[in-house]
Amino acid sequence: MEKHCIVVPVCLQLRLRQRQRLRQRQSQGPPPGVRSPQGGRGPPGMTWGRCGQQTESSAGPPLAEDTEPLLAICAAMLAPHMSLSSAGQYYPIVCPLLSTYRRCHVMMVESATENIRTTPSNQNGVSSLSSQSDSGGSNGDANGEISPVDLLHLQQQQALQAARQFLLQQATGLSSPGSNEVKQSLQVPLSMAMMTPQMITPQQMQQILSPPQLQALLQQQQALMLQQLQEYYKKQQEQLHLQLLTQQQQQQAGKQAKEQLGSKQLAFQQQLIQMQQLQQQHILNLQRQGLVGLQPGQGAVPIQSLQQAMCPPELQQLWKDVAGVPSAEEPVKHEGLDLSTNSSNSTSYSASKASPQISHHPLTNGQNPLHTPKRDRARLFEWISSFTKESSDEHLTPYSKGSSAHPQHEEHSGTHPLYGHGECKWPGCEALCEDMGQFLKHLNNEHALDDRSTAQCRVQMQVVQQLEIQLAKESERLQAMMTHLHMRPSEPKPFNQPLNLASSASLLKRDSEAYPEGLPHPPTSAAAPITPLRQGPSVISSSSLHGPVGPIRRRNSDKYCTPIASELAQNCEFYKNADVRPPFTYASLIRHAILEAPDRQLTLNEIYNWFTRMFAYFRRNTATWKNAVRHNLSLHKCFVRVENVKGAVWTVDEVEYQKRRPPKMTGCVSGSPTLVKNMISGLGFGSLNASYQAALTEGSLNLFNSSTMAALAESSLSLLNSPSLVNSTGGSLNMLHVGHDDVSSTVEQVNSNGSCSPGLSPQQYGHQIHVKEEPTEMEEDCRPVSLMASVSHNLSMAADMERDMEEELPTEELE
DNA sequence: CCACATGTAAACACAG
DNA sequence: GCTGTGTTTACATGTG
Repeated sequence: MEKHCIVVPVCLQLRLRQRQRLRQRQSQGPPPGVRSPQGGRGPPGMTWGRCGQQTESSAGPPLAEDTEPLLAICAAMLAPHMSLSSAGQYYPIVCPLLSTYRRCHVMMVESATENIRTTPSNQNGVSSLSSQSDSGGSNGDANGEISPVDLLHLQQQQALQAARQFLLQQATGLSSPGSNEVKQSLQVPLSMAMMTPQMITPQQMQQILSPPQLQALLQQQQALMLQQLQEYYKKQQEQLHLQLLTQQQQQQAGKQAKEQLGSKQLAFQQQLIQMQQLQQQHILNLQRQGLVGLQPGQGAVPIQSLQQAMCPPELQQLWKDVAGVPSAEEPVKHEGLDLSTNSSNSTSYSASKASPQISHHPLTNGQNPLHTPKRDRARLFEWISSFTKESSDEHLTPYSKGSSAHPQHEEHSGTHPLYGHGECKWPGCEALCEDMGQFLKHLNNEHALDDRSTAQCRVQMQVVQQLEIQLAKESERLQAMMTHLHMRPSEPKPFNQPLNLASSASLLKRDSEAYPEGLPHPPTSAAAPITPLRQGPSVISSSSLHGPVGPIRRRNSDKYCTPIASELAQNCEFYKNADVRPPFTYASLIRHAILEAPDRQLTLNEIYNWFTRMFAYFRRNTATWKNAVRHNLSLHKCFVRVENVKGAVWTVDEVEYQKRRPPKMTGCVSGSPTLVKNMISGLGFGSLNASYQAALTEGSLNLFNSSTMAALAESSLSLLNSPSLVNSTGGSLNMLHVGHDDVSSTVEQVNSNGSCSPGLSPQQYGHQIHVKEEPTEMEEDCRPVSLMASVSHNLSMAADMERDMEEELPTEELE
């Protein structure tokens, strides 16, 4: 735990504290008073004992195998806010899963380090990469091309060389003035730096270099390798451009049909697109390997770096080429490109005329645009329109559904997905339009339904499709990670395995269906930073990670995690399928179940069913938790038993439920600014956003109509739209939509329940209620109007947002 | 140390 | 007698 604990998330500190206590207890032997009536049930918190086992286990997560350890370490240090994703990029994780992902990182690094310690054959740390090349499959192409993977291999060696140079520079004082500690730590490695290239291993480098050194080294590596990689791709692009232009000249000379020219252009454009995608993929692979964490000059802006990777300027140029009528000047311009450089470099980069082969390219859909004749134009239009229709119906991710919904609002809202910042956002256009009317005019004139627009649309579809494929891969990998982390195979859970297996696929599907916020969106969608939010619990509790070994106290989680409604809404599928104990008290769960019911009343059996339906965890040990449910129902005055015709049902007395909380509770959160601050910084913006959504949802906002809530949500979320919190405008915009959708949907649900203030619900059954104890006295301070005030007040400060994370109405603060 | 919340177990009563 | 429901008590644990 302590050996490579790079990041210790703040939100884990409480749990670490628990673990320490537990270990103390364990070292002192079991407490005398603990009963273990049903075998296997240990004292609460026993799960923490397994945490250590897991992190110290030698097996290690599979990710370690394909991650070069040193670089993983460096990447984790350089970008602790980034999380590894499957296809090779680092997603900026700004979400409640941050802690888990960081833990993943730590575990990864730990086990990776273990690997390298136990496998001396991994000497230069490069071998894993070449064996890890995936879809590209370009490992030594038969046609003699040097694949990008090979290039990476080369570049990694160069990186190691650079590392040695770096060491030498540092040691000989040639480098820029470093910190004292850097020089100090270099006293030892001087001899190491003199080693031959094959003798210095990443492990040694890790031991040699201090974190600042590693960071500097990594930056050098990144700059160098990225430069080389971009150079390589640029050359390929140039060659393609040349090819394209030569073709154009020939065609012009031969006075061929313009349509044919367009189609051939399109073919080349698609080749370029493929190359762009390949480039992007490899850059992202580099990022994943930790070789290229961030692009130069964008070190502090990972989201932008990601966006740039996904939409490089060359792509814009590409679009312009497609969009623009080929001019006579262009060949001249491109002829200026250094052909000799190409040919001379072709010895090292013998890749050449053909674009990199993408064996799995799924996008042409059987239609080679090279051979799309003019007479098929109508068919093409038909195909595109059918595709678009299909996409909007079922194929699109929820996010793109949200985007597709925009045109519906565009008339009155004055926004258009293709219009922003006074520019036409049509790919490659960037025409300046002063207002929406001008833009619409421009759109109709310049981007009407013709060959060009069709081709552009088609290319864009390919881009989207590619990203969706990538999304699927990412989701799959994430699910595998989640499965690995949550469902330890050490515990046989008969009902669990098939569910989890199914969930992998079903989640992928449901991701796009059920969750408006969406799951790992492609990086083009700037919603990516918050994406893993919906995949797992907002905060993965200890029991989540280490299996339901025993009971844990959830009071802490109940207080500080996101509200139950939000949490459940977000992670419904997760809890349904994973044998993970929900981080809520029985009381809150029961209340939620009851409030979720159409009549806001449930029989005991229905409550049982809700538990088993919603939580895989409650499909076992039924006697225990059912007893607990009954115990809670009887114990808490907030649960009111109502005699019904068919029997008895249980309802919730919200007033009592609020009273159940001691006044210190709100004082806890609002009176503990450091905790709030830590939570904000520790969980990240995504969590804050989610939490705030949840607060909006579950808290007092359900007193308002949907439009009010939408406005509140928007205004409040726009409050979060600050550069310090979100680096990308698109990200914040997307978040805005996310919040909007979330709140709206919840409002809809609340409204559909036909209920108003939850505090009034018990009175509906006033004549039937069998009050268990003394009648509940109405509290003067619990009024909706005050709630309105409190909400608007809460919108003013981020700390107050955190106070809203308290899942219930903060009655105490209305003084 | 204390009060409180929570989880768990168990005993008991009652009804079907 | 069994089962489900509901109540109550006891104890352990965590937290403030």
